[in-house]
Amino acid sequence: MSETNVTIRDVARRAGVSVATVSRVVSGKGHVREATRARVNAAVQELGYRPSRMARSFRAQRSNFVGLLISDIENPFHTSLARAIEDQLYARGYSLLLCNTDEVLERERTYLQFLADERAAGVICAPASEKETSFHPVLAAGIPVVCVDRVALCTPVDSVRVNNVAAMRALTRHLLNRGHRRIGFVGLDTVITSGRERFEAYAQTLRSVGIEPDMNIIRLGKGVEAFGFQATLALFETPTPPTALITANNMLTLGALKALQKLGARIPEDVALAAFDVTPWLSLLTPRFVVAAQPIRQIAEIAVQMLMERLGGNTQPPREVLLDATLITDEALRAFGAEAETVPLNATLKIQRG
Amino acid sequence: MSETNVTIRDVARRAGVSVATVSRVVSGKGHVREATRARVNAAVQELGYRPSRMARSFRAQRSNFVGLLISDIENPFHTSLARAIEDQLYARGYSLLLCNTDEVLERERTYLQFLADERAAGVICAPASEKETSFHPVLAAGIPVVCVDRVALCTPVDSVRVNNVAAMRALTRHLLNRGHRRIGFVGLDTVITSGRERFEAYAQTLRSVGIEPDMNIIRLGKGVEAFGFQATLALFETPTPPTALITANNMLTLGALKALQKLGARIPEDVALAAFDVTPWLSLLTPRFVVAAQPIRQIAEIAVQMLMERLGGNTQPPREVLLDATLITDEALRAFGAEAETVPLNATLKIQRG
DNA sequence: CAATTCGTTGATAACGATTACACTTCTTGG
DNA sequence: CCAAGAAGTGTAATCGTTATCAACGAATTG
Repeated sequence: MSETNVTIRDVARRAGVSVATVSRVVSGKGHVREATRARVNAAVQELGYRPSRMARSFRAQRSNFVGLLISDIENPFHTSLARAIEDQLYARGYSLLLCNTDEVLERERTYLQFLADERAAGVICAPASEKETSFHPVLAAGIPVVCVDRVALCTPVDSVRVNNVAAMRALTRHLLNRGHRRIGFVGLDTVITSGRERFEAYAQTLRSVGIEPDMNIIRLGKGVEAFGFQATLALFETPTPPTALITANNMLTLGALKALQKLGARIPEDVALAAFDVTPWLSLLTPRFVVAAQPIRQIAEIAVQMLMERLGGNTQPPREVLLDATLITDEALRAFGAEAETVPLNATLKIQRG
Repeated sequence: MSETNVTIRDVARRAGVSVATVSRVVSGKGHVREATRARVNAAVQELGYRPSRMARSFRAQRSNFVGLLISDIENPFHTSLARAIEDQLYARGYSLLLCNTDEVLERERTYLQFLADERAAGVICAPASEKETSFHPVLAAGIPVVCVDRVALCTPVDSVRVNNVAAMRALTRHLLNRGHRRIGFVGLDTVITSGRERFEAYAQTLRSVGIEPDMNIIRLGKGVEAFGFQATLALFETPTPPTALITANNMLTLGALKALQKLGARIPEDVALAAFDVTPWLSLLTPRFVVAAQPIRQIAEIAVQMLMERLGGNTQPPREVLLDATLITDEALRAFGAEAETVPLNATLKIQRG
């Protein structure tokens, strides 16, 4: 029965054929006479033979793992992304190696080098820095890379992300339309693509209606709950606090909400809020605010699709895919499931890039 | 510089030594003259040589991956667990292969077989069924297994989990102490360890005060939001609905909260709630209720520790470790961060098992 | 009918590292 | 000063699989 250490040689001996023939039968390549095939299959059954994937990978100089580099799986956006990617990979016979970088370049570099040494099949990465992240080690090893959520400027590769500019413009306009002139911003560091794009869209939208962004009510930092909390508290300690607030990702939103709760500020009566990202618990909250929802499963699908095309030998120049976010108003959010009455933004862009 | 495909042979040629010597220098084993070592290191630098981890794994017949089998990474408990385990493994030079089973035995089996074929270094698993999950394929391949959160009865291995019985007894007693006699229960299927233990503790605690559990206000099923939602709605459609409710994990709690919101039931005024698991957003909610918090990082630490001991050659009989949950009252939860004023339960148990 | 192609199979060489073994050369204690 | 052990190094086997090549008989074709 299925004991350990049964190799192709054992099967060959049992079936009275050469290892080459067993390989042909098992891998289904090449011609083998029906009678021989049956003998080999019988031997495989009897011995409980299973080919060593490690030996196969070694022989092929390519493993079946795809490395996923994200800052932190505990960020719900990354959680959903990881889940969706894992599903996609599983369906294609690959498996997922989870790498949390915590936005630490050193750890990111270590993991990239590791994946190169390990001859990963591919890498899906949300780079910790647009400028400092280099995929050189993996690319030099011939491993394809796809960026998600962010891009790396030094080594251009395929990338998929949400149209941050359109989404943030919509969030900002939403607050402007409600009459707010003093809108605070708690965002991500601009070395991160999503941080830069979201902040710039916010600033540009304000300027487009004649408002100069005020650095007193803008805080950029790590996309974690603690920063969102502290930054929000700080914003409201200024002489002229904002009447509205924008948070640039779900962890920042979480921190901001806790800060506002601590300050006793009601949303939207005292402070209006517009936030990036959706979480399953949003509809349970008393505060009401607009959110921009990212098409996470679609990002995952396209990322994996692109990776597979590269593995299939595609050598076209890298593509950059932008997907639309969906604006969910506070009324829609109230509806159970938070998936009703969504408002699409503008059309999907696909930009060719040198 | 660091080109691809630089093998140990290239380094050997460059340094004018044999591959064995290069191996000795690079892996740091065996004696090499200082001058030779320097020459080899120079060649390594010049060529940008990095040993192929794949070849190493193949040679050693053991990879550096640890498979983590959980039902769904989107369950926040699993998310935190995965994160904590990844940290532990990273510190020890291993990496994490993420496997979502969705509680589907077929998918679990597929992954276990895959990990066996891949010669994983180890497996950490929350089995989808106490009775039907078999680690035979991995164990036969000599791969150590540690169970977390749940146990597998057919193939006993090391396991770590929270003391479900003590925690659920405390939750139930809490509601009883507040005068509730009719306490509903939305829990997990009893083929899952945590489902069975939590339900039994609930039932036993009720009986201990002379209350016979009423199946009309008990629902057991998949630990997902949708089930929590539907089950809760169903409970309150009965002729004599409960005055209090217990939910057995965080996804069920999420669903239950949405259901109660839909029903317009205030917590705790209309319905009291006691729940298993903590989530970061709990303190933002208007509803107030008690929760049992699991020591997730500790579970991860012990699980990885046990795995490492097995990898180190430990052949003692499997150990079963139970850790204490922490009861967090609604008042404590109000405090920011939800980590103040915790109430420890009873002492840690360690049970030897045949 | 000769020439070619195809189907079938086995022997063998990789893939890139580690390591047991053998063979020098040093040390060093007696 | 010699024997014995240690240090330093190379050769070759090995891990399990797949791919290349050659060999041979059967079938096809001009």
